[in-house]
Amino acid sequence: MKPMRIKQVLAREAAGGDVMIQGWIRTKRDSKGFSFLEINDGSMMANIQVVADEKLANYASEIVPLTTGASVAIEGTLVDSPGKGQKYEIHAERIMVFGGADAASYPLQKKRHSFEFLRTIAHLRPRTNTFGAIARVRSGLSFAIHQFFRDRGFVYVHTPIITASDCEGAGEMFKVTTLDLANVPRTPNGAIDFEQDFFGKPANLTVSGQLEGEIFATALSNIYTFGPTFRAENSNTARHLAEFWMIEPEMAFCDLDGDMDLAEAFLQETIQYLFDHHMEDLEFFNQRIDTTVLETLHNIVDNPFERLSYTDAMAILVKHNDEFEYKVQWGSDIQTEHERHLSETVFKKPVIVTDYPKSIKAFYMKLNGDDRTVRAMDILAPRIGEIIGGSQREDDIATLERRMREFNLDPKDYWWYLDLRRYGSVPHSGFGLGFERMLLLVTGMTNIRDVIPFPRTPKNAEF
RNA sequence: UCCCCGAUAGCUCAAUCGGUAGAGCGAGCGGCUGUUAACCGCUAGGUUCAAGGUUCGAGUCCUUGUCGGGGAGCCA
Repeated sequence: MKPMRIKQVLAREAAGGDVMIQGWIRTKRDSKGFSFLEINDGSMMANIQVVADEKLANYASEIVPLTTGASVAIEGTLVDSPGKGQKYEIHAERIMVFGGADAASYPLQKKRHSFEFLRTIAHLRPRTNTFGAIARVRSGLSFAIHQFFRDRGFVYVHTPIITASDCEGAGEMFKVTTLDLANVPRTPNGAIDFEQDFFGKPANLTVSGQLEGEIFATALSNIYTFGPTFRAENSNTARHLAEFWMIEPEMAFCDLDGDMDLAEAFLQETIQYLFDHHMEDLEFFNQRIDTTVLETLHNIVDNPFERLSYTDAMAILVKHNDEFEYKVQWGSDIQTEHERHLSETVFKKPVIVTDYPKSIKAFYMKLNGDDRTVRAMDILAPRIGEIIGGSQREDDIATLERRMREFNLDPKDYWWYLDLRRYGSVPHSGFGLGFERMLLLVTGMTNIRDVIPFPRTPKNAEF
C-alpha cells in the first residue's frame, strides 16, 4: 500500500477505505485489550489517533512497549471516531515499528518543556508542536516572499556570501581565510601577508547584498536577494543572530514613496498568504504562544501603515520625554523605547518613519534638498521594533563622493559602485528585511533563536 | 560589550537566620479504563554549574569563570 501524509488522510470527505501512514508516536494510552497511539508526521499540527487491538500479531511483543518518539508505519481502515477530540481514527490492521525511543533517556516527554531547554536539544525540538509549526510557517513564508516578487516581475539575484571588496561598511565581519592560524605568514614589515591567502587579499562573509543588488537593479530594473547574512557583532539579545536570512529588494526608477509602497504591500500580502495557507499553525500560535498574534496580523493586513517624517515623529516623542529613560531631541537616534512608543502606544500599528537626519544614517542614502536629512525609511512593528530599513539611494555621483568623504571613506574603494552613477544613473530605492524578525512578528515567538532551525549566536554554534 | 537576575533529580521548580536535599511532571512496576495533558497506588532517581575562599558546618555567604534569562547598545 502507498503511504499517505496525515494531512491528506484527515482532509478526506468521509471515513472508509484503507490507508497507510508513517510517523512518530507523540503519546500512547493503553486500554484493556487495545492501545491508542497518536501519530504525527509533521505534515500538519494535528496527530492522527490509531487504535491498535491486542489481536494484532505483534501487539504484545512490539506495540505495547512503544513509547513517545518511536517511529512506525500503520496500515488500517479510516473510520469515524466515537471519541471526543478527533473526527477520524485509524483501526490498525498492521503496525510496523521502525525504531524505538528509550523512554528513560529520550529527552522529549509528553509534557511542556521550556524553550531554553529545547534549544539545547535542537536536533529533537522540530518534533514538538511549536517547532513543527515554526518550520512549516518559515517554509510557507519563504515561498510567499518569492511568489510576491515573482508576481511583480522581480528577478531573484544571488549576491555573494564571501566578499573581498572591503566596502560594505557597517557591522563587524567574519573573516574568511585558509591561512594557517598557528603560523600566519608575515610581510617584511610584520603585517599579515594576505597575498598568500586564498583570495590574495582579506575576505569576509557578507553583511549585506545591497551594493551588489544595486548593480543588478541598474540593469534588470527590479531585483531582490534572499540569502544568509552574517554579523560578527557581540549582540546578546532576543532579536539578533550572527547568521540570519535577509530579503533585500532594489528597484530602479523608484523613489522613496515607491519603496514604502512595496514594503507595505510586501508585509500585507505575505501575511495574507499565511492566512490562506497556514491558518492552523497561526491559530496554534495565537492560542499557545501569544494571544494577540492574529489581531496584530489582521491589523497589519487591513490598515494602511502610518507614515510620518522623522521630524514629525520627534515632535510627538519630545512631548513624552518625561516617560523615556533616554530623552530625545531633533538629531537623536530613535531608540527601542521610542520605537515602541510610536508603534504600540501612539499608532498601534506599523509606523514608517522617513527622512532621518543625515548624520545618523548611511552614506549611500539620497540627500534631501534641505541638506540635513536623507530619504531613509524604517518600518517599526509593534513588539518587534525595526523590521525593515530602507532608503532611496544617492544617484548623483558628485553628492555621493562628497558624502563618502564625510564618512571618511575612500571613493577609490567604491569605484564600481560609483560607476553605476557614472553610466546611466537612475533614481533607485530598496530595503532590507530580516526574515527571522518577520517570523517573530507572525508567530508571536519572543526569541529569535527559536525561529531559525540552528541559531548561531556569540558562544553558540552547536548542531 | 554594559546593567540586573539566575544555574538544585531527566524536565519545571522549592528549600525560613548558614544546621539531615523536597514537590510536581516525566521514568520503572502494578491496577483501572473508548482513552485523549487519561486516572489511582508504589518505587527508583542528587558531584546543588566549575574552581577557589570564609566557617565547627555552605545549595545558602565571598571571589573568579562558564552558560542561560530580562533590559540596553549595535542593527535586520
